[in-house]
Amino acid sequence: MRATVADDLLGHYRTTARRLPWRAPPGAPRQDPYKVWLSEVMLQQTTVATVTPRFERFVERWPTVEALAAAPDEDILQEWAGLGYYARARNLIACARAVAARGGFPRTEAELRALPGLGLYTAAAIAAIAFGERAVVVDTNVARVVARLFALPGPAEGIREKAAAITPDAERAGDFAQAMMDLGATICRPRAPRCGECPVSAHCVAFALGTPEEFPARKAKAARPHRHGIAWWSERDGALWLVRRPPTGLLGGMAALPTGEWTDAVPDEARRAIAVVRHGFTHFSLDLHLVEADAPVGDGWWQPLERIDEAGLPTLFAACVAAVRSAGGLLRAA
DNA sequence: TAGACGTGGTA
DNA sequence: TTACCAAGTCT
Repeated sequence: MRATVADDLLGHYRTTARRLPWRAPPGAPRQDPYKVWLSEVMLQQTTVATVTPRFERFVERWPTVEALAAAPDEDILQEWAGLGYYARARNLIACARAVAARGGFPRTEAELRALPGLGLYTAAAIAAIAFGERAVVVDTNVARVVARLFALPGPAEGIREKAAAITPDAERAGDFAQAMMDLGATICRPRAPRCGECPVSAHCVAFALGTPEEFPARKAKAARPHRHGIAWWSERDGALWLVRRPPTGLLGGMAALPTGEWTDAVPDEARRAIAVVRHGFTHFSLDLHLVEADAPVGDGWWQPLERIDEAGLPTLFAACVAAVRSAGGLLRAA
């Protein structure tokens, strides 16, 4: 009988290095659902290199979901600062408390899917990897591998159905998911795939066609506008005035400098800027003009500048502090 | 359903 | 420097 995609892929996977160092080896007993959940949420749209040290710090500080659920919001948001997509951190808090309240993680994909921050991908990944369910795990890696294996024009048509068709039994579903993602990240890459090293090239229609890179079709990206904004710099006795941003929206719930609206035109106050920070978001780029304020703006607190790293500033505002520092401005007591 | 939602690394 | 991309989710 002809070997399946899963047979060939898992045969290869047992002999190669895994990308997630904290995961148990193939065929190992079930993994800690807390660690699978935490790392999968962190890995949403975020690279393994970025996540690895952050994941280790989180687990060290909060070894169980009960410990995380008991932590103050601000501590968790501070630990998340710099990781981006802060709705994940807000959902992480809500999810941890829901799980602790019900006495542990649910064990099925359907129940996991109902928890905050767990979408189609993450619920399936936890069900397969932590609980040995035959869940169909489709992330961007798997979608690309499947699109090439079956030469699907994509980006979406038929991917899930084909992924379901090649997903093996429950016993191997978790290893298969991780092997597919590792394959997509290291061999079946978006550009310049290494088909010569691919354990499933014999199954691959796109490889047979000689045009693997054509699959899946890319979709056009919307243009990214450029905006301007003011951030207020207020300093007193070696402390900087910070506020907490509204709970939803951009950088929601995070510590920040007080800001105004983002606008297309350069605001008048920008003429008094002591520094300008240029920052790129997913859907727009921003010039943030730092202006000294005579009095504190909004409800907030004085954060001692020697402990500014404890505030948990997102990268945008950490860059503001660095910009003023390098401009030799203010920061008299730092 | 398409846009909102961060950040850092690579080519 | 710009463009693309990363173990997606929510509305």
